[in-house]
Amino acid sequence: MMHDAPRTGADRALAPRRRDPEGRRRAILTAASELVVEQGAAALTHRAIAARARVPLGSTTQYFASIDELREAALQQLADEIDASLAALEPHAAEIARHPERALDEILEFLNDPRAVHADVALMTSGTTDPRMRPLALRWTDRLIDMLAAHIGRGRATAVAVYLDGATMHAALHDAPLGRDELLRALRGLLDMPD
Amino acid sequence: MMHDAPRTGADRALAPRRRDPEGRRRAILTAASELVVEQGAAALTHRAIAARARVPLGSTTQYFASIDELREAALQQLADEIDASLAALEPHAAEIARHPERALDEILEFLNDPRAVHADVALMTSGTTDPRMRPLALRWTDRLIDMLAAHIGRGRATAVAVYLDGATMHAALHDAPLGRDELLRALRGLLDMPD
Amino acid sequence: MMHDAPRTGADRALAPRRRDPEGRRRAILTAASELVVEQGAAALTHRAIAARARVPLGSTTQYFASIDELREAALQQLADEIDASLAALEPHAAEIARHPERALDEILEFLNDPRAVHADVALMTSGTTDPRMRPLALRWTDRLIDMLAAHIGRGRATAVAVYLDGATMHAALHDAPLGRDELLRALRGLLDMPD
Amino acid sequence: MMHDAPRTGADRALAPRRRDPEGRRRAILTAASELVVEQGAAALTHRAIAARARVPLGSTTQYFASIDELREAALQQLADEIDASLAALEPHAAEIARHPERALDEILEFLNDPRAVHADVALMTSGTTDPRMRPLALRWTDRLIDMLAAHIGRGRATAVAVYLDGATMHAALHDAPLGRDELLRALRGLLDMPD
DNA sequence: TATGAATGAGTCTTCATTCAT
DNA sequence: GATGAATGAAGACTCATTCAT
Repeated sequence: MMHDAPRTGADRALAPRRRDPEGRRRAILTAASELVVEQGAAALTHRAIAARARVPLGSTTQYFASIDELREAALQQLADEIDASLAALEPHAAEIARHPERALDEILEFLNDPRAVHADVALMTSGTTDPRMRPLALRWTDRLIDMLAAHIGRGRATAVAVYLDGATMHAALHDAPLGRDELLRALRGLLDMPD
Repeated sequence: MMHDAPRTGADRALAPRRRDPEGRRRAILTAASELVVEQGAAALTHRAIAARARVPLGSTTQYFASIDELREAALQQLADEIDASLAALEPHAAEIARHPERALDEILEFLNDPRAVHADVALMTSGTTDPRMRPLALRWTDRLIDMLAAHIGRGRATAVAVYLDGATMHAALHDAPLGRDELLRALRGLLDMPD
Repeated sequence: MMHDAPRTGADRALAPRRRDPEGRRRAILTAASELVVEQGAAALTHRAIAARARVPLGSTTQYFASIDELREAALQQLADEIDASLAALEPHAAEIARHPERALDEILEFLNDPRAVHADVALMTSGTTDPRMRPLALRWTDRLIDMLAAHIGRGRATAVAVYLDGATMHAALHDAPLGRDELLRALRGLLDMPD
Repeated sequence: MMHDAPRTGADRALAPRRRDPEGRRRAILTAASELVVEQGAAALTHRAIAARARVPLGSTTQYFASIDELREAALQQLADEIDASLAALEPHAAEIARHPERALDEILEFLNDPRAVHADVALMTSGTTDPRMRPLALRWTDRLIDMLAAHIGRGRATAVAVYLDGATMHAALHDAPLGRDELLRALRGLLDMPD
């Protein structure tokens, strides 16, 4: 008589583990975030998420009370990821006026990362449509301004942040982002303006 | 026996008269554009459009083969409207280097017009999600660059356009757009950069 | 090459006519009313109604905006049917004090009609659960009281109505309703009470 | 190292302590009964019961094989509670013919207790819909009839019971039950009828 | 041609029930 | 036993699209 072989770790990797709430939740959230990046927050559906996460449909509502909550959590997670990019920029904030090239490397890394760029775009566009998402949409810009304002003044900091939002949209709409030199000259121009 | 009085132009504005294919098509398109501006391109439905246009449901599929085509046409129309804003800017393009204040009035008018701002955001958003919409999304930026490049060089023109895209997103995410002085200083900074 | 034979009236009787909004609506409402009678208002589902009415699922929401609206319409229709029973009683209201037997025939007809009895029960129980249904649930009792009050006084009329509600519940819970004599003696007892 | 203090009876009232199968079963049943009273038997769900009883979801299926069994048990319990009301009436049954006022106090107490009234309605409703519930729905009426029949005859007893069912429905559908005098006159009328 | 009824696919959500732990 | 995660079958509702009229 046959009996089921004991499950090994390898089995579980394929068909998501029978009991792993944390992992399930993470899988769902990850799938949702990916879909937001790829198709925008408005296109999220339970079915698409479940399929992407290789999880039964019912699981998506088990872990998130509604599609809105799920969308919000996905955007939240993307915002957290962007925060990491911002953290990488922080050490160079102090000397951005004299040595913008160093901050530039971090900025380019961001603009060259399609996932980061589309995540940011998804956050911004969600904010324009859904007022509840505004704080999330503004978080990165506001934090960047705060970070820079101490060193270059609030006016210049805002100008730089606005320009970078434009550069992000540009990257999302082109195959390649703006070039290093182009960015550098623009940044210098904004840093030279009276505050 | 009563008979219908001949409809006048004024009537038409309310409920497009029968047997006026052009007018009806325009009414549908106008309604669709408004909905895109108000709720984003993803939220378009035949029913909402028909209700807004005060037109029978069947008309929407009569004049446009699919909801995608309708969405595309609505975005097209919004792009055309934005082109008009751009046309207003054109006379001041030549002297933007020396007298950016004059162009500024047109820019502020655009940024203070929520409809224009949200139309632009809808175009950009669509472009980041749907490749077919990219040319439409890029049209305004590209035209602006072309317009300015002749006078201030392509590098500076691009920087200004990128900054203005950022300013548009900013306006869409805040209750009030950037202030006149703020914009002016930033523009001057970008115009002063080496091309 | 084959072509579809033109539909005849007979065809349409089987598979509900292609285009007959009135009939469709009526078929859905009838099916819903039957289900309410058979299973109670709480058990209504779109699927059950569509299956009973031999109509595609989507039709049920085309004609009624929500399941609540559909339930309400079904109860409304049942209430209207009960009103007809009441109308049959009306001619005998004036002489109920001296000749209760005549009214009794109408009452027994009602109590012996399972559909009418269960419809009334469904109305009453809906009223106890859903406040919006209360007016509907009370309509028949209130009308009966008004009808009788003019002739036998409001106190006696209320007592008779209350007793008949009890008799209706009794009929719904037994295979056979109360007997003619039983009813007659009880009615006489209540008619003899001081008002 | 801390250890849990032994639970006292007071604790139990809040969250039934572990390893108290009887108490837990009772808590679940009580919660279910309350929900039946408040929302009707059709609205019962495992989740709602578990939340109300402050008990893990799994417990509800542990102690009751299915939601139907749970619903049945809840109705059973409500029927038992009503029996208690009936027991209070019993001492006055013998003299109801000469002194109906004394029985009246008990009846009014019942009619003024929304929980009792709605419990009774829930029982009756279930009985009209689900044949298995009929015996439960009829228990109280039958017992009342038995109780009174010995003293006033079966015909009068039935008439009184039917009237009181009607009075119960009346109470469930109005903010205030029938008045004392109204009830008294009606009872006297029915007691005076020939058996 | 114009219209809105018709239809089914697909969306969100709830839940009974099972079962791994 | 006890628990809550897992799952899929419904449930309500929306809508693009087709098509009879």
